Amino acid sequence: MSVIRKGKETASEGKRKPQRVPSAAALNRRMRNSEKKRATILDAALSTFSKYGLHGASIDQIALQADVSKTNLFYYFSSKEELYVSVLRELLDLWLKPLRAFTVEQDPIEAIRDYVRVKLEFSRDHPAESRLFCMEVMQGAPLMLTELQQPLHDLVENKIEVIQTWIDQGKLAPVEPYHLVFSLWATTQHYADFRVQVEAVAGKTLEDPGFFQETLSSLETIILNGVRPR
Amino acid sequence: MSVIRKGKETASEGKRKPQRVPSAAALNRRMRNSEKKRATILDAALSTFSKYGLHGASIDQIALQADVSKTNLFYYFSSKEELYVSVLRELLDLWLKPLRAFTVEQDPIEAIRDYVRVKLEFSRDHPAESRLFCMEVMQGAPLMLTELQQPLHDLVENKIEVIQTWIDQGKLAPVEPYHLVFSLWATTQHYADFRVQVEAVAGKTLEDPGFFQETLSSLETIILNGVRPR
DNA sequence: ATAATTTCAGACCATTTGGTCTGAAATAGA
DNA sequence: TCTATTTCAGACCAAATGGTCTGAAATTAT
Repeated sequence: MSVIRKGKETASEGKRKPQRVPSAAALNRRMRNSEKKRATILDAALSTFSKYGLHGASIDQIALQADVSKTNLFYYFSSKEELYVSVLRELLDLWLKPLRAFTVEQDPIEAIRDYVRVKLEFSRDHPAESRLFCMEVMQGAPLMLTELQQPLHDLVENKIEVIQTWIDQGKLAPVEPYHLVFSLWATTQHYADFRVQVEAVAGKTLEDPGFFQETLSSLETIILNGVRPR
Repeated sequence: MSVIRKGKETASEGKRKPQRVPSAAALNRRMRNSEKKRATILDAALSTFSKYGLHGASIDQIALQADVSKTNLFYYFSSKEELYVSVLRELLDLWLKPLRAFTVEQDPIEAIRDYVRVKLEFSRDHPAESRLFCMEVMQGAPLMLTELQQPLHDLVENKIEVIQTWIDQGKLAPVEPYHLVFSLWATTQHYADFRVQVEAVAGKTLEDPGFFQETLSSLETIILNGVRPR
């Protein structure tokens, strides 16, 4: 059985040659090793792709960084593109998660404040993810658009309604909800995606705790005051 | 004389073999043709690099789009990297220009409103430039950092002072000027750099005049209210 | 032990691609 | 017209790189 086959085998698969049935324990051990190696490769790929882009990154480079041979890498991922897409898929999950937290029951000001903080933490703790996502979207998301479009659209549409409700209740200044969401994304991701520019200008990055706090409270000031009802 | 030599020749260059001195008119015509071709190539390069990145774009592709042969392209630009850097250099000028307009004499609210509009127009009218700039900065600006760092730092430092003055005069809410600048950049560029995402979510782009207006007034609402003194 | 299967390494291949070489057309000065 | 110079095209090259092939080591079940 090759690791490359994606779906888990169904438990009982009818017509099987009556052969070795590996013990559950061994299978688990194997799985764990296998998964660990996959994870290592995915990690190296994320880091390399985010630095040099899909085309700028070479398989040799990634294999070297993951400390596996090129052949071995191709044993786990059948092509460069599959590897790249795998990285993107993991990333999309992570990226979308924070937004799901928005619910009508929350106090909007608190909800937005939390969202800004979480996204800013994401920029600090996952800059490679942020940048790779940015790169992919910027180039038209040729390999992610189909998977991005629908879930993103649905999710945002949902949250738009939440925001609109808040506005209707007078809890938020009347702004077009779309643009509020865009502003939140843009301002928070900026610190990861334009890190070198931020560093060139301010001399600091989010890894500096003081700068992180300063950034957080500045964004809160600007955006929260921007949307607070008056 | 090869076009490739960069600096304009000094008018009188002492020890010259007493050879043909081309007429000014002819030189001009040549220059014009030459410059036009360079510009065509730079255009194609910008468009292609911004779509596929430095490594993803091929010289053949660019040459094809510029409707010149590869050899001809290499006659004007000695290497792919030089072409790329040339594109970046032009871009940097364009990118920095709007910020220079900030002066203490202005009314801050008006100044910021104008800046948002101009940057948003830039996103609408020069999306390729915006994206290429973003890509380069995101990857650490390996080929632009030296040229970016100093002028950007100086310019921003200057504008920071202007903003701080406004704050001290009570004309602006007390926000860390750096972050105001970052927020302005981030929110306006977002509509170019994340165009496909914006389109996936909102179904429209800045090219739609209605959407442009809506975006502009939303950003004005959020940011201007965010920084208006209270 | 041993047979089956999974995991992996090294040599190798085919294509892409940035860049060069040679020389020919086009242009311009005399 | 004749000569020098610029501009450009086509064939060609060398390196990089995504990917394969063969077979050997590890691992696992019996």
